[in-house]
Amino acid sequence: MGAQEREEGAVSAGVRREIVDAAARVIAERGESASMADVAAAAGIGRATLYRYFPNREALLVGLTSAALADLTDNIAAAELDSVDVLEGVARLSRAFFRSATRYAALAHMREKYLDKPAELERRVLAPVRELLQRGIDSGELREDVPLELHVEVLTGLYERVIRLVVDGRLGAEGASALVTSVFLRGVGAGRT
Amino acid sequence: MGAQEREEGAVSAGVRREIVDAAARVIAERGESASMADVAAAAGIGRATLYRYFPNREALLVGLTSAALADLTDNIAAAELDSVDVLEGVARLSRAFFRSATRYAALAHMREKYLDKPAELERRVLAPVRELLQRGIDSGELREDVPLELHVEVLTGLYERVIRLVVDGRLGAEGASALVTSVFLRGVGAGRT
Amino acid sequence: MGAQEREEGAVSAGVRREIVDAAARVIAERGESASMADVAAAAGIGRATLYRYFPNREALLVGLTSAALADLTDNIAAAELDSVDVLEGVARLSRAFFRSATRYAALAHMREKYLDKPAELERRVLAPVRELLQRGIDSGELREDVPLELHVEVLTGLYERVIRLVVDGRLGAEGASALVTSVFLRGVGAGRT
Amino acid sequence: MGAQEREEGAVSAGVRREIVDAAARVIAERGESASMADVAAAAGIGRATLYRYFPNREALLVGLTSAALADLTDNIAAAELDSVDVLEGVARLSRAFFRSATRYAALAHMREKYLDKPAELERRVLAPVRELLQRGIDSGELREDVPLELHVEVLTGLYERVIRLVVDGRLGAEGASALVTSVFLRGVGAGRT
DNA sequence: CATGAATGAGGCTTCATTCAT
DNA sequence: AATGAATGAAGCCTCATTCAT
Repeated sequence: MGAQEREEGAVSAGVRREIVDAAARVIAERGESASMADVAAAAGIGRATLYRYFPNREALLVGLTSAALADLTDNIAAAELDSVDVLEGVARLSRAFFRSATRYAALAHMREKYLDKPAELERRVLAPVRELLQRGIDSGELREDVPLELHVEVLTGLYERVIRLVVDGRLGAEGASALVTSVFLRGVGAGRT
Repeated sequence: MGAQEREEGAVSAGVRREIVDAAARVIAERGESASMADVAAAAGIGRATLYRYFPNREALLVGLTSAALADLTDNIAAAELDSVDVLEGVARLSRAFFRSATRYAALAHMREKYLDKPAELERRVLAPVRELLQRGIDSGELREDVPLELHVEVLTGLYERVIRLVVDGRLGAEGASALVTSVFLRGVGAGRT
Repeated sequence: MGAQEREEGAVSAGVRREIVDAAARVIAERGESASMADVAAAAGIGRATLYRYFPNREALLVGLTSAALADLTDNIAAAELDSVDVLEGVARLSRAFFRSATRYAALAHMREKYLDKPAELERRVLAPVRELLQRGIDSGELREDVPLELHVEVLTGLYERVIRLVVDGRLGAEGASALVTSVFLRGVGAGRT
Repeated sequence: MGAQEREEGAVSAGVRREIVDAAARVIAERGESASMADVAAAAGIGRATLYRYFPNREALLVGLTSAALADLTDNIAAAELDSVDVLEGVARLSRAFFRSATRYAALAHMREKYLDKPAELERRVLAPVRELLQRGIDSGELREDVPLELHVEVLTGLYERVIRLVVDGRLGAEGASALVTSVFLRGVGAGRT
């Protein structure tokens, strides 16, 4: 309201958040091919209004990706993975992922595309995860016959699928988190193999 | 259809198969939004020719889905799951899935859409899988604290993710199959929990 | 409209003038396709405010056209073309046109569209110009082998192009005016032909 | 028709030419803001078909610019300006411009934008023109009190305006060409000044 | 049968315009 | 009176699909 700040920028941060949430929902459900119209409708605004907040489709997806990543980053940081033992660490990590279920589901649909700063994902998400799992391998708590990289794939693969169940409402976030943690660590086998 | 197979959609079955393969490859890599042009190019034919084999996009995807399902169905039938114990059964099942990695990857990208006869999936794929896993639960070889439905989700979730590694050439089908089997049954935990 | 000028479109006449000037500048430079946002920005006001002064784009362009025409009309009237000989008359006419260079440039970009009252242009601009030139033809000071209408086209055509140089700052209004006058009357040829 | 030349390119050169002609007509009349739909309609084809020949609007305008430039270039080259005296040279130059009236009119509407290779315009059009006019100045056939650059502006300014008359059908190309040549060289003044 | 060419429908984006503060 | 926010219409472009050779 000073003297001159005409046009551009500002616009309510609340609406922006609503749009990102709507986009997350829509993309989580219908996949990356969801249209701008779908998102606008889900956010309860007109298509043209959507463009006031995000100048184009890519900007929206970048924004969504970035918000999802921020969530994940925050949750993981708050989990203080390196202050606990590996098993507890995996449990916390799972809760971190399932806490932003819808956004992560959307993120998964978009693969690596739209990453604003790919290094962020690497540094704040993958690195902590790898560190945790590597620690487990080194300590003998995790299998050493499975390469670290596959540990990561398996774990995030489980997240990806089970999060779909959460988004569909078939499972609660807590239950889902516990399930993945448990299955990841013990498998579904009951006894020897 | 003796010598003169006229009537609708006869056309060379060989080309048809090539098209389906091309579609599977393209969809497995670029997702369901791959265009008819992409598929035609991958199959080495013109767009218009593609339409001689599949009258529209949906028909192609139904055809692909159906081919993938047929593969899966055949592989699972050949695995004779009910003639072996549960642990061996899971191993065979995994091999069955990874044997048609690319097609299954495409199938996964398309979710339930395009299922010609949903009952087929239910009867020839899911039913045997459930039967196998239920048998495991009943016999105490699989965890009874995880509902059957989640067993299925976890297992196919692992297939879905790891198959991506196979399609990307980062893992061989055999190794991938063994990995999933082992992780599914034992998890990645090394000791008790 | 004494002290309390209410009724439609009163609003500050000063701002209105600024807007028209801004529009003239923008249209002279970027052509008729300049957007309302461009004009608002150039006028240093918000888009919505612009609409308080001109209810729609056409109204703005009509306003601009009309202002440009008014300028031209005034300048031409002040030139008292019929009180001087033809050669001096052409010189005065040129100065009249170049005096509102930017507005005339904008006018040229818009062609005949947006003329509020086409008769005005005809009566107060074209008529005096034709009268002047016809007088020249009749007196033998201008070529009689070129139809009057083409005299007009050639002269205004020269104005249109050379005014662009003025708007771009490559030529001063006085110099430009002298150039066109001289070229119009003598051409660029140095000797007989 | 060899073995493989699928998609892209080729497409009838005749249609391409028709499109460029249609675009020239439409742009000459309605200005650069003419829509792709306008052009398609003028060419008697569907909008989507237009995109088979020109992948986007810019490509079309570049193509048109390039065609106009080619015309001009050819005509100027064929005029062999440097083999004749300056006065004849100007006459030939004018004919060269008016020979592709519509295309040049369109070119003028688009200003410098869309020039594929700006050097081409410089080297094959402006350079010969400047050379001719400079020769005239040096020989005393053209006025030396007007800078070369203004000679060029005046001449092309006359072309631009008078070509409009040709496009509108108010003047034939030959007459227009003679008019501009004559006015450029002698002005419209009949006697001394 | 195969294919180059043509097209309608639908998604993205901009812009003139309106609304509510 | 001024402005930030919201929107419908219209233009660009892609893609599934059809047609004619």
